[in-house]
Amino acid sequence: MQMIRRTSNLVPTAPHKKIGRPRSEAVREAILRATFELVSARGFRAITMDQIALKAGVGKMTVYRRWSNKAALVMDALAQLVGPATAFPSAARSLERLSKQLLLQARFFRGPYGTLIRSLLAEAQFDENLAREFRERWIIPRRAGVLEILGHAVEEGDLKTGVDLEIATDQLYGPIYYRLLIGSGKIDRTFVETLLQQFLDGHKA
Amino acid sequence: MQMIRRTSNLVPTAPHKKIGRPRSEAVREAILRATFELVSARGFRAITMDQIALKAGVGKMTVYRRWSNKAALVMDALAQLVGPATAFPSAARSLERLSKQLLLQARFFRGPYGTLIRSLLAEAQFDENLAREFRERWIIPRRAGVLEILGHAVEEGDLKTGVDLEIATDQLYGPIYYRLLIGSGKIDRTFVETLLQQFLDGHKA
Amino acid sequence: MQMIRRTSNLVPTAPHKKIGRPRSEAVREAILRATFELVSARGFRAITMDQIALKAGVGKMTVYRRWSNKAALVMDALAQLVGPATAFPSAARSLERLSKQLLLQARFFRGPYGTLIRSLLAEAQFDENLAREFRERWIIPRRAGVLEILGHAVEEGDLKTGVDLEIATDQLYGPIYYRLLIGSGKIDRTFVETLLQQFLDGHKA
Amino acid sequence: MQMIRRTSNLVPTAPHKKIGRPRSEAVREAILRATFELVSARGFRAITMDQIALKAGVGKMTVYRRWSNKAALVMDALAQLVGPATAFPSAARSLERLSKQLLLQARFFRGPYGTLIRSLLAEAQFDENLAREFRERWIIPRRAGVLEILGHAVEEGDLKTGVDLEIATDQLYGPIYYRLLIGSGKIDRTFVETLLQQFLDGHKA
DNA sequence: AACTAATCGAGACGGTACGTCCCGTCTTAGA
DNA sequence: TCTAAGACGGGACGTACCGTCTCGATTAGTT
Repeated sequence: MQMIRRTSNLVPTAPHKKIGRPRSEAVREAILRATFELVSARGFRAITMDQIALKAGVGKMTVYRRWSNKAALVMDALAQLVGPATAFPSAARSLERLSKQLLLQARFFRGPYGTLIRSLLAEAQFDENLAREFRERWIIPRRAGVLEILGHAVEEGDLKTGVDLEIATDQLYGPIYYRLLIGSGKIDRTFVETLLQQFLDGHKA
Repeated sequence: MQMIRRTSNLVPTAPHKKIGRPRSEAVREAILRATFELVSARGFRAITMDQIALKAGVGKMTVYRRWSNKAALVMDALAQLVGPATAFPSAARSLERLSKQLLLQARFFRGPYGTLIRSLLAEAQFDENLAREFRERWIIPRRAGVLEILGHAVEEGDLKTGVDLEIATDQLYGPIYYRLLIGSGKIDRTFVETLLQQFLDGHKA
Repeated sequence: MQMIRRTSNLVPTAPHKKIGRPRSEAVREAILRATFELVSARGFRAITMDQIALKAGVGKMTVYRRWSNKAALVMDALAQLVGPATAFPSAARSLERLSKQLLLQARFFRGPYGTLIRSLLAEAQFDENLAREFRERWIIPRRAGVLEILGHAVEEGDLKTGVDLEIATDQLYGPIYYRLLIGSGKIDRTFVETLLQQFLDGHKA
Repeated sequence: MQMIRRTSNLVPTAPHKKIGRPRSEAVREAILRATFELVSARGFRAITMDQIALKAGVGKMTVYRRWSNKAALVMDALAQLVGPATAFPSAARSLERLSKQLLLQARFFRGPYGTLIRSLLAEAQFDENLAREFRERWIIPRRAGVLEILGHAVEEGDLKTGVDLEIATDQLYGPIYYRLLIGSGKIDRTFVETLLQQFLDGHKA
């Protein structure tokens, strides 16, 4: 299955009449926007492809020409609309960046994006292709950021050496996803700060 | 399905009382067993209620009379067949019990039970009732065990005071569930031991 | 299939305590009465065996012990409760008896009994056993009465000879059943009288 | 199912207009044909909607989109496939046409079409909508033909005046349907001819 | 009066068909 | 030539009712 078929706009040099993105790009965005709004409001299961096509003012074929199924579509909606907003913030010291980043992520999890992420992670349990996509396009980039920060923190002397940084990353992300999926507790500022504090207690240089 | 024959009650001490579970109990178990075998072997999505009913030698209505949907059924299969096997082991010191328990849990996650837990946790993202059931019947009892152990460890002087034990529990379970769902790494003995080690580094008295 | 199992009351000589019919006979009548009331009021299809058993205050097994299915039960309800009421009336001349009998039959067809007869005749199209029962216990006895009357009318000189009396009977009953089933016209006194008149026009001696 | 290919339109006179019924029409016919074959061969009750859909190579929804239940479907199969074949024949005199028509109808009743008509008339006893449909689309058109013939016969002087022609029609059709449903006798040529003869005896001018 | 055997109501059971839903593909008419 | 609209094959769903079977309680007849 070709999971995500990115539109291949082949005529960038001569946009015949309209200026700006070609129509197909506008259609793509309309679909992604409709998807995001419907899914974040009413949930992944409750939304059908027909509803998405209807809301986007598009035929179902037009949707399936671009995404092979609902999960792939929601995956793109997440990556395109939400992804950029979780870019890693900057700060003087690495640990400060880490804190900012976790708090940012937590804020997203509380909002409508949380619904998308939960849906995708859930659906991925039944769909190996989606699981791979989700890992590669969502999980790994964010883990990479944290791993890098942790590495810098070691170099900066804020974190002791000898720590397994992969597992350290699990220790930071794991509890947040756990709460997202299980709902065993809020994902608020206090939680993230305490979590980070208790994490650092054991790893500070 | 082999029914229990009540006619050959050989227990001499209570002759006037029928022994052997009533038929309805045997039916229930047959359904749970069929569910567990099918779902752990081929996955939640791939299995239909008809297949379960067929394998259990039971009409579909008999299944629906007891469970309102597939998720509720699998939830019960987990609680009934798997739950008892993850009872908390005993050991001299609390930290030793904690280690044993996490390793035991990890071993289960690697086996066929992992499939059930992933399926249920995934399905729970779309079904609020199931989510509640899963929390109350699976998550909370196990968290309670860990919380208790951590409390004892503090009393025993193996863990420093002032730690938020709820969040500490998240720090222990979170990364394991995270790997279960995301598949970002194995859930083997090394992982659990390192995880526990890095956790304790920050909390030892 | 043993279609209709008539209860075989084997102790007519010594009803030990209660006077009158034994209980099993009372149960039988309660079931027949419940059947008649429900079916004539709401129709054959709309009524389930559970409803009949409930209304009769009886377990379903008790119904099935006596009748093999709903059609057999309704057949008995017809024969037992309605049959006697359509006995052939007496009159001086045969043609007068014929007229009275047809008018009587028509009156029954208009009432709640009509629903039972329609239901049974309809169900008989799908159930060969019921079809046979219906013919033998309902149709043929009434045809026999008409045939006999027609025979007497010939002897009495009111009907000419050389008429195929079987087909003559079809000519009398056919149009009435036709209207019952098709609803193409009322089955009132005028209809029956005109029908009989136009029939006799061709057959009078 | 062999679909009609619209691409090889070879008719030169109307090149811009697509020829060949649209797919939806072909589907409709495939379903009606499958229905007719199955029901006339094995009976109304024995056939399920799944079997019809399977034989027609069609999803069940496609059947239900066009017909609300099995009875409506069989009704259409009768009207579409069988109806035209019972058109009124021509003859010099009206009474001759009447005879021919009744014999034709009788022949149909003996064949596979008889099963459909019996099934529908039976089912109509439980379904008011079907009853109306059956009357309006099957019964009334054929009655109208007979009524017209009888009227002409009166004009031609072959039938006496003063006869209630509606009831006369009942007298002709009634006995035939009666035998069809009750099976009290064959519906052969002799029966129809005798029936007609005994009918005319009373109504000839 | 106590015991046994039969019978009952209640309703669970295996099974079959129903009619609905949504997926992902295919067709059609019109722009 | 492309698209919206939506029909289509497929397959699972959850429901209804059939006719059978189980169960504990009640009754009937016997000891």
